[in-house]
Amino acid sequence: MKKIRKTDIIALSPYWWEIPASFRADMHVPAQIIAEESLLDEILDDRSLQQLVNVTTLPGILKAAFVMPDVHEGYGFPIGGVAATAYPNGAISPGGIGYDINCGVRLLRTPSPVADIRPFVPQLVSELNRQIPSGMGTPGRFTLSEEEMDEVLLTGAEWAVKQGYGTQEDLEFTESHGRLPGATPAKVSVRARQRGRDQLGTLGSGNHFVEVGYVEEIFEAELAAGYGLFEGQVTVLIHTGSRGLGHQVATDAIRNMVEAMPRYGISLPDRELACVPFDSPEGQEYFQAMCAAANFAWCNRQVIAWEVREAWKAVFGEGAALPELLYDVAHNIAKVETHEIEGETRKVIVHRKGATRAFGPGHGEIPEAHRACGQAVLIPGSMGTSSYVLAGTAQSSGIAFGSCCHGAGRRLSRTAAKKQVNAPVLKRELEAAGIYLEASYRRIAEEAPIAYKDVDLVVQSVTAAGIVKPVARLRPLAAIKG
DNA sequence: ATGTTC
Repeated sequence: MKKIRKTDIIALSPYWWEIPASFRADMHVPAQIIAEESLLDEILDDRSLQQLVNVTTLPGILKAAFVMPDVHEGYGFPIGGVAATAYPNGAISPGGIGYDINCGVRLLRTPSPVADIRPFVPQLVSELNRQIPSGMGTPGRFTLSEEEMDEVLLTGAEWAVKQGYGTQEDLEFTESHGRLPGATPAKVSVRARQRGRDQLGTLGSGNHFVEVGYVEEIFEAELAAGYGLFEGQVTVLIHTGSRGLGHQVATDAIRNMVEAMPRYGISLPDRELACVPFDSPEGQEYFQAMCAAANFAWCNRQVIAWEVREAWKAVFGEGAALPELLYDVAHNIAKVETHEIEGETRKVIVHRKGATRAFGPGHGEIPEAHRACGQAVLIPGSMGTSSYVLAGTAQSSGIAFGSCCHGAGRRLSRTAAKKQVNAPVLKRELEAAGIYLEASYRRIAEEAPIAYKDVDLVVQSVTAAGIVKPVARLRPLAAIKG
């Protein structure tokens, strides 16, 4: 496969780059990169742009294949990638969504200033750890019956609210109200359902976490006020997805599509890009199962938000003011959306893998209370570094189908990070800086700040590209990890 | 990411 060099890339702006469709004969559209130049140089070192060029060969791909500044290698598609295909018969590819279907981020805001909470941080961490099951194979607080699982897969976060694990307001401030209408529970395999039956309300492992932090700096006062944020305010960030259930849905679909692809005459440069036409039986089977797995993930984050509130009550008393939901946004998902392409309004299938939605002001899918601001975009930093709240702009739809980056983005493999990091020392350093961690030394090494790109530079890139406006920066106080 | 090689 042809290696990509800097000289193959055209600068469209200081933060926007293109590999033209003429680069390789099988490209249907150009490949574009949103990144500040030093990040682009880092990106050139791994296979992520090779993978991006491969994505441009998908049947029915429109406009361009995109990556965000936090891009790194993934399964088939790069993580940090966005691709839209023509509705209804363009490709749907599980590799463009990822194994952790509807991995995403939920931000809660408290009414409390940091000075009121700081003395209670150690107690809060241990209570969060008690309430929120984490790690591989750790079961949650309930085992779903077949009927309950059907309802969770069909109704998502609504199920949790109906059971008392949240409020109507929580649904209002969740992307798609925590329920994708395309879900068909019967399309989720027996094995996937078995893996998920005791996983609701669990965090998982890897880079998944619950973090307590506070608003360190406000960038746009009006937008911050629109989201109910103020300087010094304590926040809680939840990052997790659909656990073993979503992983099994992806595994089932990839196996099925590898087998079905030749029947549709599709051949691609990488078998990890396995895809079928969206409107084919195999495409619909996957899409309906993916929507159901996405609903499971929204229900999971809803139950975890309830667990956070339980921890809050245990520490601050039954009558304490509880964290409220600011927003919940997916960053591993495919959705049917309407976008303007070359002056034409078209329905498209948008794949976002390690990329969040970032719709601009006035869009009907943004909660009414936020509509004038644009959609809240949540960017978790790496462990011990800042996270950001951003707002989608009016231009975002015209760039990468209304999408933005999803985090700092890994720059070292887990193995490389473990070799370079002394976890006990790092833990002490973070504690000295006022950041408490409840995680194994192994996890601390794998998720060390050095293993990630500079989140400030990543956020600067998407801001300068005009996709988002900066709203606030959050500083961590404590995190629990699986 | 993941019953971390069904």
